[in-house]
Amino acid sequence: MNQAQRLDATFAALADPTRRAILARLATGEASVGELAGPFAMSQPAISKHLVVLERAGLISAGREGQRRPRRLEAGRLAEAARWLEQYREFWEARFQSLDVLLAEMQAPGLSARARGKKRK
Amino acid sequence: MNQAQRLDATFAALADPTRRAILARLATGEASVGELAGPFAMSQPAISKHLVVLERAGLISAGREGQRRPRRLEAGRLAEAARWLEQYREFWEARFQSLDVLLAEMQAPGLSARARGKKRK
DNA sequence: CAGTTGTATAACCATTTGATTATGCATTGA
DNA sequence: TCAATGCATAATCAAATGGTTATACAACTG
Repeated sequence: MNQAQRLDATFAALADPTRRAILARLATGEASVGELAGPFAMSQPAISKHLVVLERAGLISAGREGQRRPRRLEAGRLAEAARWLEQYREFWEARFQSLDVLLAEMQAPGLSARARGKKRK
Repeated sequence: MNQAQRLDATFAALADPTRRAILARLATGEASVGELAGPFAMSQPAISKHLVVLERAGLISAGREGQRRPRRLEAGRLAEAARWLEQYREFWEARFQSLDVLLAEMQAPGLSARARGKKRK
């Protein structure tokens, strides 16, 4: 699985509130399927299918403890997704409106602040 | 649209390589639909549908410039997604394996390193 | 061994998604 | 004004998604 495919699977897995809630629960520690299903008005098989999605995305893994299959968070793919988003940090940090950039803008009206913003730093 | 719904839409929009490529292109500056469609072996209507997905997720916006509808990146929702992921940063930073935490672990075997890790800092 | 519990899997269904082709509609330019 | 350009929209389709119920199965429990 290449990076694009991993990001596909990661973001798709995160695009569901039930699955995000499962991850939030697992952030507090391991949990069995039954414990994970508890809070939801949803059948156990439905939760199991969500767990399959999360596991295939590499976001969780399953242990074996008697007849339970406790899941735990695997944060590597979350880190990869966060790194991908970081690419765009400069676009939301609004540093393009900082004074020096405005001044540069006035000196070189042909270039957009964004374009020059990327070159800076 | 509440935060859960915004995250649903944002992550779903990001779960497609074509749409991520479109965002990457827009990070270099505005672009028309034709310019965005160029690199892809895909029909123009297909690209327009991807743009609808991105716009409904609030990730891009459309201008009007004669008969062109240039799209530009709107990074606010990316920032929100990044903030959501940051919740999990501690889980991938592996600082739970740092020496001081290991030592604390040996002194208080009943608590998981993770649980104490959350309290630290 | 038999029953119960925890979980997975199968079959099914409705909805959504991602693509296509065909077409419509402004806007530009000759 | 008329053709070309840029883009949107509609109709259609196959595949994926997210849920259900029914069932299978493995592991504890009496």
